[in-house]
Formats: sequence, C-alpha cells, structure tokens
Amino acid sequence: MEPEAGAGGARASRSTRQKRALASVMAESRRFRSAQEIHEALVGRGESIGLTTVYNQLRALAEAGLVDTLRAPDGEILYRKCESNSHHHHVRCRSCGRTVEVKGVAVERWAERVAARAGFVDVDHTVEVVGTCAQCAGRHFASA
Amino acid sequence: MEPEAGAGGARASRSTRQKRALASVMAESRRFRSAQEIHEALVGRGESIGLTTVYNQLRALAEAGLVDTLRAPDGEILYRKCESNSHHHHVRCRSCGRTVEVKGVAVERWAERVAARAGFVDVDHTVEVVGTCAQCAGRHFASA
DNA sequence: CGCTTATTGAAAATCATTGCCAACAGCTTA
DNA sequence: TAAGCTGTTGGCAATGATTTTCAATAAGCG
Ligand SMILES: [Mn+2]
Ligand SMILES: [Mn+2]
Ligand SMILES: [Zn+2]
Ligand SMILES: [Zn+2]
Repeated sequence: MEPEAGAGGARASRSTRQKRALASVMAESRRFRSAQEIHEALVGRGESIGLTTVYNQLRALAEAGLVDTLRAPDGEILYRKCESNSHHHHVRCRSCGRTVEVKGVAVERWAERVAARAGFVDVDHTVEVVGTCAQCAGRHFASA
Repeated sequence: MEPEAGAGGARASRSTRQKRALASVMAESRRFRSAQEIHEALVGRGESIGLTTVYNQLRALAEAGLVDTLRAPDGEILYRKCESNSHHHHVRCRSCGRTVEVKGVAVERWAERVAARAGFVDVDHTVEVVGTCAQCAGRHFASA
C-alpha cells in the first residue's frame, strides 16, 4: 500500500526562499518583535516577501511551538525564536525589548499548588517579567 | 481664591445612570468578561446604555485600578471587579471563566530575584493561572 | 520534463477598540 | 427653580492588527 494511506495524510512541508529568510531573521534576534517589524527587517535585508506570508508563517511557527509569542500591552502579538525548547519564562526590557530566558521551578510549583488548592485541574500558566535592562537604565542616567 | 486654582484642576466625576448600572453589573459577576458581554448583560437587564459608553467606562475604571483586566487568548480585553484591592493574581477556568483570587508571595519574590539576577530594575510582572474548575471537570465526566 | 498541491501575497474582509463631536444631563451658583 | 458650565453619552466613522480569499506561482516527486 501507499505511504500514509487513508484520509488526511499530512502533506510534506516545502522549503521556500521566504521560509528560509524568515527563519534566518528570527534566529538572529534576541528580542520579541511584531510581524510588521519582522517584515521590515526582511525587506530591509533585501528579501522579497509579502506581509501576509510573514503573518501566515509566524502563526504556523507559533502553533508548532517553534517560536514563542506574547501580547504587547497594546495587544499586538510579538514573536521570538528562543534558545531553549523546553518550558521557560522571560524577563523582558520594556524599553529596548531585550529578553533573557529563565527557568522557573519555583513558579511552576506555586502555580500547581494554588490551582490545586482552588480545585482546578489541567493547569497551565503564563508568567512574564518586565523591567528595564541594565543598559537602558544606564542610558537614562547618562542623559539625565 | 477659587477652589483648585491654577491650570488643570481635576473636575469632579458625575454620577450617572449608566455608571451606576455598570458598577452594579460588575459587582455581581465573579468572571472576567469582554466589554461586549458586559454590554449584553446590561441590555438584558433592561438598561439603556451604548456600547461605546461601556468601552469608555471600562477603560476608565481599569486605568483607575477599580477593575482588573487581562487578555483572552484571542486578544480581547476581559474585565472584572475583584474583591481584593491589593496586588494579587488569578486562577481562571478556561471553560466557564470562573475566577478565584490568590496571593503570590512566592512568585513576587521569584520575579524580583530572576529580574535582579539579569540586571533589570523597576521590575513588574504578569502571572495568570488557567485550568479547569472542579465544576466544569465534573460536568465532563458526567457526559463522558 | 510534467503533475500535484503546498505556498505565496495582493486585496478585501473581520472585528475589537478608539476617535469624533453634537446632543444631553449632572451640579453648582445666582 | 432657572441658567450655565462642563462632564458624559453614544451613534457613527476611523483605526489597525490579523485573517480570509483565491488565483498565480513554484517546490518536490516520478
Ligand atoms: Mn512556568
Ligand atoms: Mn504578583
Ligand atoms: Zn533595554
Ligand atoms: Zn469552570
């Protein structure tokens, strides 16, 4: 019989110039950026790629867990390719966006505990820490 | 001299039928709801109030810290009048929205610690726990 | 080289939220 | 109680990120 017989055999993903360019740009930034910013970065680098494609691919990458996402205060979705593939959290600079990944054994346990205490199951959580990074804080002092 | 002399004396807020109705509806729900849902609740209760007004007031209440807000996965802003006025976090049911408030001394410290370790100052954080509440979990078993 | 179909991307559609602003209505003062 | 000042209301248009549409394009395979 044929490989993947039956209904809905997952079709192979194709390698395209656009996907490669996007992956490249995502790999080089340590910041969370919006789809528009990422598209600008691509164009600025001389790549030809549609904004719609950037949106589509970023969504696909996010669903596949290959990029992390978070909501900016204004609601925009920001994307980032993290170094770690396992569960982690972020400490992000509200000024420049620089982000560092951190493990959170303490919060993992805390989340489980308070949820269980409230009678909740199938628990999940969102934890984001935001502040001003050393570099941005220093810049402030310099100009003040 | 006149009261509040000089520029920009904060004018008094007025008590209106709409504000009172909104406050009433917010006080009776223990769930996070969107502006649209809250508007529907008001209309369903026989109140006459515009959707724009609901949006405006909810935003004002949120800025004043009188209601809590959070982003639904799809980006919608959800509002809720919490019992506690001090800093706290939420354990929310992804199915029915029921929410319980919890203190998080452990996470407060954790957030400060990891941020400081990364050289960040003026630290802030977002922590939301989501799961399935006992009632919704039971309902599942019953129908399965 | 052809064929199948995943992918692209311009343009239109969605939709929550905000801006606009003239009509309206609390409150204060005379 | 009446007039005036101004905070408030809310229909409607505008905004803007994200999604949908879908015809043209181009991977990858035999
Ligand atoms: Mn965690
Ligand atoms: Mn906290
Ligand atoms: Zn910074
Ligand atoms: Zn529930």
